[in-house]
Amino acid sequence: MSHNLGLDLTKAASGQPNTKTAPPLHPHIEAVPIPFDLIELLFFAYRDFVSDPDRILEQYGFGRAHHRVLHFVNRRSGLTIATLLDILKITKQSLNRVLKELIEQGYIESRAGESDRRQRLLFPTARGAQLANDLALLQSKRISSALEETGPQHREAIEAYLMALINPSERADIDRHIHAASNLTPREPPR
Amino acid sequence: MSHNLGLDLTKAASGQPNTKTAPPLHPHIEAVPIPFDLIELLFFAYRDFVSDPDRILEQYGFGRAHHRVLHFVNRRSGLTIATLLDILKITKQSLNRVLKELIEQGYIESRAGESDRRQRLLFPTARGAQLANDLALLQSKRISSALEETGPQHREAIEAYLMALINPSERADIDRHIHAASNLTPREPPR
DNA sequence: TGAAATATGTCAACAATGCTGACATAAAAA
DNA sequence: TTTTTATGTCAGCATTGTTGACATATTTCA
Repeated sequence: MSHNLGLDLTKAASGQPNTKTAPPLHPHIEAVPIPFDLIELLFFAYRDFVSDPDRILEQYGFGRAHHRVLHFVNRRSGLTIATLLDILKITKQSLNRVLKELIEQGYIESRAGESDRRQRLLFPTARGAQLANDLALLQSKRISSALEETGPQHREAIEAYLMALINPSERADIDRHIHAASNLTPREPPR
Repeated sequence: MSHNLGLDLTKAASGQPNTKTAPPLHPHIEAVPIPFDLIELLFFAYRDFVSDPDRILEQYGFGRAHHRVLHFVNRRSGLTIATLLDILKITKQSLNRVLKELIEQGYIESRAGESDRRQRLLFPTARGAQLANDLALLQSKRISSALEETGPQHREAIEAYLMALINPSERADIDRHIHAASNLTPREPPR
């Protein structure tokens, strides 16, 4: 992967006045075609995607971390702490900080597991489910409208692509939960 | 949008022992079909997508913020501080913290604008372009392989979808830069 | 020309959310 | 009974975002 095209321009880090007035050099050099468009689109899309809930969350004094926790507790009602940690890929200390607030403020309820009473099973309260749904609805609007714009027939391809971006070792779990209708009713019958 | 299905279960925030042993309630209630799969896939995909560069960056003592700055300086070589702020949507103080380090350590060079000397035009150094490219190559691998897996014929739809997720007011700018071959050569001729 | 606006730099303090390390408790498993 | 497991918690620290205030150089406008 030779770069610099034969030019040795490694005069960087001069520690000197970095505000001269002269033409630049050093464009980026590609040996292999890089899909910059897809890289950047994902960045921008995600940036705007999370910006919607942010506005609502601040009215509650919550941040993105609270949102993620509440979302997955709502979606995978009854999940354990360990499972949640695995989904979020953060430490239990980080999780606990926000989870504690969500519990204290009545958005999430924690109960000892029935088979294994060491476990804590997490459930959204009515209020928690309400907020989680409001937030999801907001994101839903952006996504649904994007899907309409793109052509709903491409939904499968889009899902396949996003899934293929995920680490292979995680795909099975995620796939199972995404396509599990059981998500819709934690332990009680539908209605 | 009535929820709670007629049940009034707003007994939350009891401030009491939150670790009883009883069955849960409060599943999430949907009035409108919400594309949970697409919501969560985007979360997981982005999570793994940014995890690759992270590993390399820490060897340099850099974080994600440095990555973003370096990436866009490399891609839009010669851009101004104001433009960069607009892309990243952060404050100039936040930007300055990481930009300063990148300049001091010789990854980015700053030069006064020729027409407007108040401006600072940012350029990658050879070393900066090198690192930016290494990181992009890493992300490229994940993306290209995902695209292969999905079927490259769906690339347009995927790009359209991601673009449609972006705030309408930003799309034109982004589109212009993504499809601008000028990105490949900041001010000097190609070779 | 002199005042006002603009582009940037910088200091200080603070908030959110990651992290590591250490240690405690209750319950299950060996 | 000892050990392991699942969780909780304290303390401290790093990164990266924020606001507010103020300084400097340069351009623009009246």
